[in-house]
Amino acid sequence: MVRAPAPSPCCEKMGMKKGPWTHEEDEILISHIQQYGHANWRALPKQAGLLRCGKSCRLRWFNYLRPDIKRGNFSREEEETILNLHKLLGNRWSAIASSLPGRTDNEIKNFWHSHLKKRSRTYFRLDDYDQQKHFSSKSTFPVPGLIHEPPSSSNPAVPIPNNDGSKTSIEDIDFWYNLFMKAGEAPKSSTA
DNA sequence: AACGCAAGCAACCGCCTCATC
DNA sequence: TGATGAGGCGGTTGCTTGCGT
Repeated sequence: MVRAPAPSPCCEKMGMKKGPWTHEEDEILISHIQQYGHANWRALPKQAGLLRCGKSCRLRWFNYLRPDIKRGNFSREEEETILNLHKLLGNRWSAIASSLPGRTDNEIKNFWHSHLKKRSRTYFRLDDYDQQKHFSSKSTFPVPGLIHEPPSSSNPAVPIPNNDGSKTSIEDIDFWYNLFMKAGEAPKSSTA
């Protein structure tokens, strides 16, 4: 489940525990956060009596223990949302997760790599996907395909065939683009 | 029943950003 | 204005589990 503990500058020198979380540790973390909140992740493990580093506590809480976490299979709608947002935003998992209540960036990232990555290559054009691989969240990414090449009289938007034979049109992608524009999450322009 | 392989997923690592001094 | 520290994020790892042979 969890990789073998390896030396880490952050945890090792502090004698912090690594690896899978036990039920007891979960209980301690949950009750501490419910009682005191998590204003300071670095101080939290010490205050709570956990032999974990703050980062580990934060990750465990956000990805697994939060009460509003939605677990289980992704719905069809969620899949479509992820596909569309990934097409628009690239690997900005946290931004994608913010549009899916109850889902974490880690969960979406895992789901993408195990399920949707393959679908994406047929759902969208293969070359768009390959192009995206060159742009991390930290770099400006070109709004792919239909966006950075807006339709014109000489370059009309061509609907993209999906697996089920339906089409993904420029309107669909515009929808998500506008959604993020309104939410203040406008993607960086590659020419900015 | 035993083995090998691939997929799924929790967790770690390291870098980046931002706030504070 | 640069240094520092903490939080946040994406990439990656490797153990577990399920399935096929």
